Amino acid sequence: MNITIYDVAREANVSMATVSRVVNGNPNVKPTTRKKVQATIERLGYRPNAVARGLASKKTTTVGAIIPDISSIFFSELARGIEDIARMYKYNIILSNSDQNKENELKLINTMYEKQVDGILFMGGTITEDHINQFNTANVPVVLASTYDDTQSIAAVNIDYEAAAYEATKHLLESGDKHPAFVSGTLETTVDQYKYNGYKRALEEASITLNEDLIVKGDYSYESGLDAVKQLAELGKLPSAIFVAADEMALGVIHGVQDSGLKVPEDVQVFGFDNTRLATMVRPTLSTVVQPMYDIGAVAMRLLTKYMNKEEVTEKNVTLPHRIEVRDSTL
Amino acid sequence: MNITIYDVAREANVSMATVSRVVNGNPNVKPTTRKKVQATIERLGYRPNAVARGLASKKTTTVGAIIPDISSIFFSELARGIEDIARMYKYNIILSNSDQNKENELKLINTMYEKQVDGILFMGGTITEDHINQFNTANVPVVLASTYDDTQSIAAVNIDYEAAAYEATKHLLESGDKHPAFVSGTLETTVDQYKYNGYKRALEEASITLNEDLIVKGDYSYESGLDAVKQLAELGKLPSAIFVAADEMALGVIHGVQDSGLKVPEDVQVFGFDNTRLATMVRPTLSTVVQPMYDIGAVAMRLLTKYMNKEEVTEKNVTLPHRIEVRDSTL
DNA sequence: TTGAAAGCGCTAACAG
DNA sequence: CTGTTAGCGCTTTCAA
Repeated sequence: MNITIYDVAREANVSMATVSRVVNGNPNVKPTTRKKVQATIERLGYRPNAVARGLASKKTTTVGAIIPDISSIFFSELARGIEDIARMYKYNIILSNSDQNKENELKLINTMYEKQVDGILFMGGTITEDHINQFNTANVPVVLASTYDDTQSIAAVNIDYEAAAYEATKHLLESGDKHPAFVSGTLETTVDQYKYNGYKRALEEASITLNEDLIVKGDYSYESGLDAVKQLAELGKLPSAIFVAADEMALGVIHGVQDSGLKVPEDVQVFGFDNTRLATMVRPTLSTVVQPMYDIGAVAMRLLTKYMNKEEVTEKNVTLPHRIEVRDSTL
Repeated sequence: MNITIYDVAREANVSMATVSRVVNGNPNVKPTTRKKVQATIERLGYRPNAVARGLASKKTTTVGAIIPDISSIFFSELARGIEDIARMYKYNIILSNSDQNKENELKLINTMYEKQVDGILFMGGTITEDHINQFNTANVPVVLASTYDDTQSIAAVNIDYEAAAYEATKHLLESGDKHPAFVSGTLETTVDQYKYNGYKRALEEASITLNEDLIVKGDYSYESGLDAVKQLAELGKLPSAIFVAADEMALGVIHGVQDSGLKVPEDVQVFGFDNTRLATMVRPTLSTVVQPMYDIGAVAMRLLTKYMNKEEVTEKNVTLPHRIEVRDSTL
């Protein structure tokens, strides 16, 4: 049997209410009694039961984090930002992988609600009406991280993916390239679409007619970067510049190019996206879009705490700054 | 106000107990009543409150995972294994980063216990007596993953790090190398010590006198791999083979060697450890020790479920198989 | 500054 | 097969 608040109360000759007060730092306790209670808490090794507390107070100090894949170098960095800030505000994280599968996502949201989380941090591909409906089945704040809700009804923290992709493409264009290729993600997510739009805008602005052959779909993996190069090679000759929607995939592209006997950046320039740690773990080092993953997680969590505390939120949609980092994979 | 089991009972003209039974799949319910109850659950959108359930049943179906750093490519893979199996057994994971800081670890164990987790999955550097004492403040099963407890009192899932390091070193020796260097971790953790011991044993067995200058401490980061090469270069000439205690650090070593104008493996062979995805994301691809991170997490979680269900456990200390994967960074 | 008492929503005997 | 009834350990009025 565990020590309960009742045991402490009895041993300290006070009421449960008083023990509760000292445990929760309520100032309305005479210093003497506080001392006395603290001493017997210490002596008995009393540890408050958070579940009981949660039931009584309707607050669990736990937030749910739904993430596509924690083993991804991108999302694990985001998760770290989330957890650090959560800790700072005394929240714990229930972490679940969704694999960006809608059914999983919906189920996970439900599970989180059953567990009575005080808030949800959601990362995913696409926010559908079903998602929104599911979110609305409970009165719990939700913040999206690196994820868009087209209806703008849910708070979110992102960078401007369209602008970032535009700038990356433009950088390639300014180096004199005629028509950079684009290795995209699956294009099924909103973020993918934005990146694609940015790429297109840069080409349009330079009066370049889009060549669909130069757009290859990948799945963000290293392998798919390798594959993308093969696919582009089938056009007869590799394009002299390739913009890749994620760093890991970009490493695949770099190695694919090198494996085919060509040089980066002399023969083929490669531009990445995210600035994960991988970007400096390759030769030549990868020019890329700097996306502050950790900060996105941290800011999203901070925003969520504001909602959970019912603080006033001035900015529901936060756009964090990004920038271009030029390294050795481009001219 | 939320729908409670009481509301469902009233609307369905049954008792709370019956509703509880159908929610929990208890077979002692007449099919007709079950249907009726299920219908009104559906109609009212009733969602069981896991916190109340946890208080009443003393089971939360939640396990705590204490991990050094979720943003590490190694641990995030482990975490994925943990979560997948947890999901399979209907458990949720509370995930916290410890940064391998003892004080954090002890505090986190306490927090997990406050939250009434049904079990703990612990990953860390060193298990001290304080850890064991802390674990013993609650009657909750604990399993270590990729972490050793020298007293063998806690269940654990590992590979044989000593043997793995021995084999890796031996492989280098058999390629004709006189005295491979060793880039270790901080040597403060038990796993580090085992790797070191394996390295030493291979040298001893080959009657090679250990040269302390050829042992460089790193911190498992890419940067520290780069640094290690610099440090070794100060000896006048780089050794012709380097065994590195982790893949990410090994990439640093490879690039350090290449940046200095030498070739891998012709001038310097490099051997890694872990077989993270990074091993194939470098040129030349990295020869390394295959450690099944995902499986370690998965098996550890599975083991924990056995303890939580009070199933009989035959093997308290699980050693998963490892192997050597020879790629292009060695001759 | 303190205590009494009523729940929070559910499970788990126990009785029928 | 179903209902009654205690709690689970804590917070939170409300009174004193």
